[in-house]
Amino acid sequence: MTTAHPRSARKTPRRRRGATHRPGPKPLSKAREARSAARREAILSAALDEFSSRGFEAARLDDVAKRAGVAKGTIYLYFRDKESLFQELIRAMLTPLVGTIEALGAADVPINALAEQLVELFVREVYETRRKDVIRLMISEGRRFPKLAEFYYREVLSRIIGTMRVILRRAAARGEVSQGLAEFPQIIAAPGLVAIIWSGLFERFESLDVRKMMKAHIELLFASRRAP
Amino acid sequence: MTTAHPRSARKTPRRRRGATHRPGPKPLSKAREARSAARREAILSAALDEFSSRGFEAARLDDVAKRAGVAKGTIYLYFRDKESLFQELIRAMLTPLVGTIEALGAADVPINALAEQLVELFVREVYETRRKDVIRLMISEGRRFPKLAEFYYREVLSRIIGTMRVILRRAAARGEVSQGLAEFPQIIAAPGLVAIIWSGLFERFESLDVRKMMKAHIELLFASRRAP
DNA sequence: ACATAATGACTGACCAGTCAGTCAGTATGT
DNA sequence: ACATACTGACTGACTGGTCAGTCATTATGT
Repeated sequence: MTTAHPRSARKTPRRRRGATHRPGPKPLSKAREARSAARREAILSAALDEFSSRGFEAARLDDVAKRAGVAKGTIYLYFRDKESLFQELIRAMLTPLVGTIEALGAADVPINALAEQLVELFVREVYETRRKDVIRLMISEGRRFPKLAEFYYREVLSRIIGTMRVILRRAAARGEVSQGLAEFPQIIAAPGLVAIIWSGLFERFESLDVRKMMKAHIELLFASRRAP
Repeated sequence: MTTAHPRSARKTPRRRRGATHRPGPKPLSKAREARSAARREAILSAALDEFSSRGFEAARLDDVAKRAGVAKGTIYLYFRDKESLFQELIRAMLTPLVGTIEALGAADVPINALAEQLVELFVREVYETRRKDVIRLMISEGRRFPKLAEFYYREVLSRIIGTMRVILRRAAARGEVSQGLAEFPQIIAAPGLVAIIWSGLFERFESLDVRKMMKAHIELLFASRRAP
């Protein structure tokens, strides 16, 4: 019989500190906690670099440790195992996006201005940051982490899509966009995703101006309602 | 443990392949060649399954062999190594697409009919076949195989994009679509790609009707020129 | 002094790739 | 027709290197 996971002889679940509650009468010193948080960050950052360039399976925890300026064992003080490190990484980077997007939907501005903001937000907060790599990782490896895919769908995607639907329906009611769009909000995001994939695979052969492409796309989509 | 001599202990009598009766009076080398080709196919097919479900690194050649009904050593008679197997797989599956797409560009039909054909082609020849998995693999793993990415760009993508540009410019000259589209043919394909990614990650939470989405998208794009 | 954090050498699973051995099918000799 | 030798496609046990995860030991902070 084969083992469930290759290369993992995990038996004893390890208790982590950090995220778990700290109710006791033992207040850790501020400096200590700050240092601890900094280490955690360093490990996550190093992990992102390694996972991004080699992929989840091929990335070596030894390298993550070296890059983070930490011994390998230290990683296990902060994360249960390799998989857990990977999942935490993606969670930590993508969770903040939701609030930002939802905030956009709250304001009731004309669709043109909103679209402009959306493109800016994507380029500035995703495409030009390491979040681009996180999304690439999600795309590449997500399939092998069903729990992560579920988290991402539930906590991030479905909420963004929901927000988009609200926005698009409102705009459709005003005649600013066609009804069809509200049914497939994915269409709005599609060029952004394509740009992320393109940049990873083909940038060196032919570069792609994301901002320009997204603007062109949105203009095409909205043009359908400009001549009532 | 029966290890009398190193590398010798043969125990199980070999069972030859099942249905290999030579019915005809022609035991020509034709049969051999056909058998050889069939084996190659079996290995490629098994490899696609394994690579698709576990990813390149995690896929075991032992499993590929088992699935193909072949011993591991046999794989090495047909392919140099694991990486080579992977690359051949992608090449073999995607190369035929180019001709089909280029043929579409040759005929000078109205853009509406052409768009319809394009969607049908994508759904029938990619989305509903194993080519979908191959493209998913290309997206997921391509970054770690620069040679493969280059091949794909040079032999597949750039030609498809070139064809699309010709088509779109022609349509733009007739006023059927806006100029902007010809600059970013990627936009046309974007929903298709998104659908492939979506199906792998989130299908189980929310299904997505590719055909409908692509048609909606194209309709939105073309609508911009319907009211001058 | 004590608790907690950090270290890194070590272990055992794991797997790509190898190669000595096997045998169905073919060719040659009588 | 029959026997004997030859061929090479195929096999799978084995090796060597890799790496996730462990834990006895050492360092650091209060």
